[in-house]
Formats: sequence, structure tokens, C-alpha cells
Amino acid sequence: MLRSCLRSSICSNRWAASTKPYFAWPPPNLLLHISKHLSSESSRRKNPQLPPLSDLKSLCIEDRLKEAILEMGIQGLRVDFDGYDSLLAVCINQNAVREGQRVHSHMIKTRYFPPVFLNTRLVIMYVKFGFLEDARRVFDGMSERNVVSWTAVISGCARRGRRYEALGLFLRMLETGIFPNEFTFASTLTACTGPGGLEHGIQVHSLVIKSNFESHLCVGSSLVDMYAKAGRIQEARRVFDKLPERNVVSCTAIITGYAQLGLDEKALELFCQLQKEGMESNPVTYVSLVTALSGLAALDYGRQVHTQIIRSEVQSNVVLQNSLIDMYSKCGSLTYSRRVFNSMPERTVISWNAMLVGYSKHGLGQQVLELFKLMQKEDVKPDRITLMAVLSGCSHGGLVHEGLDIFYWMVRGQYVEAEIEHYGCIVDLLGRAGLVDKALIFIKQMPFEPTAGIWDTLLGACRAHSNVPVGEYAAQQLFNIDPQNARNYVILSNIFAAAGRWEDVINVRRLMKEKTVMKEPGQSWIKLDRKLHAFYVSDQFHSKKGKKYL
DNA sequence: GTAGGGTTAG
Repeated sequence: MLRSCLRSSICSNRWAASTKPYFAWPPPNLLLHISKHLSSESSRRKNPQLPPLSDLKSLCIEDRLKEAILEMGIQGLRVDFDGYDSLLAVCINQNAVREGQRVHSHMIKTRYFPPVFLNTRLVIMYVKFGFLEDARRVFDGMSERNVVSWTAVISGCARRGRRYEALGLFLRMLETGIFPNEFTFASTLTACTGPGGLEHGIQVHSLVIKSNFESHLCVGSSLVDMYAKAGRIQEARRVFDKLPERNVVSCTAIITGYAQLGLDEKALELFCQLQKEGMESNPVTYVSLVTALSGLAALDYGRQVHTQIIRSEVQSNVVLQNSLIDMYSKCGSLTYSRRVFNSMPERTVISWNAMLVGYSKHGLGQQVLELFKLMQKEDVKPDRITLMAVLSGCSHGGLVHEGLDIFYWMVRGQYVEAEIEHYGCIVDLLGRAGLVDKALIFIKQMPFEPTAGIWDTLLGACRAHSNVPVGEYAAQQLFNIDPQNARNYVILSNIFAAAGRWEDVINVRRLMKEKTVMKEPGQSWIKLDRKLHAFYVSDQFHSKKGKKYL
């Protein structure tokens, strides 16, 4: 079943793309480099002053990689399995890209045919360096493969977003008769995480159960993550509860699952419970917890957790600090956000974006502009989100000229490609400032087909600035795109009502009836005695109705 | 040797 389900994926273009010819290997400059070293063996013979041959393995153990690489060149054709094994292990460990490539080139140049173990090391090395094409090239050229070789290449594809390729490889592995182990399953489940992956994930899960791997920590954590990201939090929780043992990764996976689905209270509750049960937390756990607190806008809890992070042994990192910036901003305290931002020893573009978004959402246009200038001064490359934050900051702060200047600077340059969302920000900027007619002209000149979101922004502006003709036009566009959306009819009706055009109000209401457009009734909530009570408009029947105005 | 969980926008 799995096979038939995934067959179409294997035949897809992505798979076909992976079988296209690779680049010439090794690159000519690398060969030149290696051959220089190879020729130094003859110079040793001519010059007895050169140091005696060293043992590659001991150089590697002593962490003298560069000397070992040089020695490899000098030894010419004589590097054996142990030598290559030690060299590759150190290259992988130290992320030594150039040295790793030299070792591989040396194998080719000296016509050394690596056994399966060394070929697998090469695959692992290229996967770690992020050179997936090279990893595939070595893997595809292997006459013999084992479960580790397959897992290494599957995990490389899964982590690089080449999900269908990873699943195709998994199937080929099964066909070859090699049975997956816990690492293989964990990587394959990673490939099933994300849009459209659930169907495949469930099938891999059934294989996991049949193979008795469900209780392995890494498989369990992958299953929890896969189900949670597919919105199946109950299934994720079921897998988590069934795990015979837990560790920080599996606990974090389920907490993250709740937080990412917006079940923030549940995430916080589970964190407290697991911590009582002795769960160790690390920066990743705290990132999920802080994300949940952002959703709850719970400043007190947020400060307590921040204090706990500072006091605990947990080494904070840039991702955690980014989430703290966001949490403080969503809890309404930009002063704390900025304090975290200022204290950071290193920042990523996300740190800047989180701070800019904070200022923007609070309507602090001047602070947005100042921070954006600082960002440019520090040579940090903005991305699409930076520009979204800056443009919407100008919009919320009423900085029309500044916003337009930045937008046209963006369109002229090649810093960030302007997308429809950026155009949407300008529609909002003009509309908010009351320049509704200009906003409509701007929409008509856009290089994109306007979306419902764009017309919705314009309609909102028409309502705020009582512009009936443009409002009618925008509403008509929305009726064409989404005729059953009651919200658009109601806003247009309100625009007419504000202008005293009561006949038009009646017409819109009649239109709604004709098209059987239903508006969801207004609803509000209140929490009493740890119970959530919901009240609807005209609700006559709720037991607490009499008390709600107390 | 191969493994699993994380941040900004909409």
C-alpha cells in the first residue's frame, strides 16, 4: 500500500531531478592541489632532510588535521583503510569541508576503491556539509550499501526538504531487502512531516508498529512531531503517553505540538507537569514554552520563565532570545523586548524582525524607522519579513512618505523582491491615511492580480474614512471572489448606514437574504470558577446570563 | 557511522 501510494512521488520530477548527471568530480583545482602533494613523495626521496613519515591515525588523534592531510599527500598511494577512516572521522567532526574534499580526491586520484564503510563515511560527510548532490553521487556509485548508508542519505534528503526523494529512497531500500532501523524510521518520519505528509506518515507508522519500533525514543519523538504538525494532537499525545521512557526531546516535541497549534494553556500546563516529574529542560524546550506564553500574553509568567532561564544552567542561545523578544512584545512590554535585543551578543535577521514587528504592531513608526536604519548601518541584510514589518510600521504610525520611499527603494533595488504582501502594506498605508482613491489607483497599477486580502484592506479603509463609491467598488470585487462571506456585506451595509443611505442598507440586507449569506452570531467569553462560558448575541438561555453584567 | 524537538510575518 505504501508503495502504491508513493509510486507517483517516485516518478515525480523531483525524483527525476536527482538522477540527472552530476558535476565533474573532482574539480580540476582540487586535483592540481592533490597532485602537488603527491609529487612531494619523490621530493622526500631526493631530500632526506624532510621529516619521517608520520602515522596518519596518530596525527588525527592528536587533532593535527592539517598535518595529517599534508602527510596523506606525501604518502601518495599508500594510504590505507585506517588512514582514510581516521581522516574522514576528523573532517566530519570538525566540519572541515576542504580537507574532507581533499581526502575524497586522494581516493580517486590514487584509484583506491573504498569499502562500504568508508563510502558510507563519505556520504555522511557530504550530508553534514550540506553537499547533498555529492552525497547522492557517492551513494549512487556504491556497489554495496548497508542500513547506515541508506539512513544517512535518507536523513540528508529529509532535512534538506527533499521529502519525496527521501520517501523514494526509503521504498528502494525496502525493495533491496535491507530492513530499516530506528534511525531510518526517525528520518523517514521527518520526511513525512509537513503539508500532505500525514498519509505517508500513517503508513510508515504502521510499519513502525509492525517492526516494534514505536517505543524507541527517536522514533516516538518523530511520530509525536509528525502528528502534531499535521494537527493531529490527540494522536501525538497518544504516542507520547505510550512511550516507555521520555527524554527532553520527546517532551519538547509534545509541548511544541500544543504551542504550535495555539493550545498555549495546554502547553504551559504540560510543561509544569513534566517539570514536576523531573523533565530536564534545554533551550529548545524553553523556546516552545516562551512561544506558548506569547500566545497567552502572560507577562507575569513570561518574566518568571525568563528569570528561570537566567538562573538555570541552561545556556541561552540566539533562537531563545529571539523568542523572548517576541514574547515580551506580545505581552505588551517593548522595554523588556529591547533590553533582550540590546543584550544579545549575536543577532540574526529574525532578532531584528522580531523587534521591528514589535514596534510596528504597537504603532511606533519612528522606532521602526530608527531600528531599520541601525540595521542597515550594521550591514544586516533585510528579508521579506523585515520589509513587511517596516512598511506596516509606517502604516500604523501614519508615516506615509517614509513608507512610500522605502517601498520604492525596495522596488528599485534588488535587496528584497517586492511581493503582493508588500503591495498590500502600501494599500493599507494609503487607506489608513485616508488616501483611499490613491490606494485604488495603486491597486490597479500593481503587477499582481489583487487578492481578497487587498480588497478587504481597501474596504476597511473606506469604512473608516466614509468613502462610499470606492467602498462599493471594493465590496463588489469581494462579492465576486467570495460571494458567501457575510463580513463583506456587513461592512458595505455599515458604510451606507454611516452615509445615511438607508435604502442601500436595505438592498444589501436583501441581497444577503437572496444569496442566503449567513452571518455568524457575535460571541463573547468569560471565565468563571475555572470554567469558560460563551454568550451569543440574543442568547436567552444561558444559565449565567443574568450575572454577566455584574 | 546513521536519529528525533526551536524563533519573526500572513
